[in-house]
Amino acid sequence: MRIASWNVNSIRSRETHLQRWLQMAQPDVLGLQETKVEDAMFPHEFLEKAGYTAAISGQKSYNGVALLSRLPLEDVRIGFEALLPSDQTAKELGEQKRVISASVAGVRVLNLYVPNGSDLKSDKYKYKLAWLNCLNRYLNVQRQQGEAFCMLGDFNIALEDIDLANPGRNNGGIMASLPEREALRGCIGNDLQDAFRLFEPEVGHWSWWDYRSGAWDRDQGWRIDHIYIDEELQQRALSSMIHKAERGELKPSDHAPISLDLFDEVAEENDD
DNA sequence: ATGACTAGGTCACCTAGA
Repeated sequence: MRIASWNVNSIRSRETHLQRWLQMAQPDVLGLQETKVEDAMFPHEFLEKAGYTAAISGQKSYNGVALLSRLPLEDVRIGFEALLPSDQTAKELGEQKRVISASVAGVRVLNLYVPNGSDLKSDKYKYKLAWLNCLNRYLNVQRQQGEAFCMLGDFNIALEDIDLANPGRNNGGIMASLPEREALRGCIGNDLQDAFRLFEPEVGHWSWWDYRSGAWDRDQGWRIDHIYIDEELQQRALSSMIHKAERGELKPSDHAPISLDLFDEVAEENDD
């Protein structure tokens, strides 16, 4: 099974890219972020032609997440409020559409678009930290569900120094500050692992390149898109990659897709 | 230095992204 994530920066501007990449990469499940479209206008048709159904949580202009799958999508949950029904903060954070999950082939896939935070001095940064705090509470409920679990998306955080091209300049700033890194580490806990780092310990692998300043041509990027998996899925992990070539296409998203390949579950043999 | 690109919408400048 191939599980993937991609911040497409508007699904309507990326239809041809998405169509081509689905055909080429053949993900079974794909979490999209920044769809930037309200649900009534979501372009289901071209995805259905490609063999995918979509569970969506969108809004006009900003944010928006979707889960595409060519396997059945079951028990879709939208927003933090789905697992935190009496949490007032979860309800308020639900105004921005950034959280969707579904069960696919026995795996609970949680797709997230973490707030960017803009600037350490801004209210948006406070929002980002409050959001991560709520995610922590949400995950502790999720951990009680007893489902094989995978959390993916655009985290807008480079967790380690090796996850950004310019640590000297950018460490401590937005997407690389200690409070947000600690907040994300708290969410990850001791049970989840960054799937990419199970296979690749080296520096120099990015998932986002700024449109400005020739960042792509200079390969000055950040690895801010991640796939985290629980202990059960770590045992099934085969490989994980960043589909960097997508960023070099004409009119690309500023993010590249990322993916994780899992062994399919083998039916237990019984000799008696 | 706080810029550069890209997308959506109120539409030719603004907000937001990261």
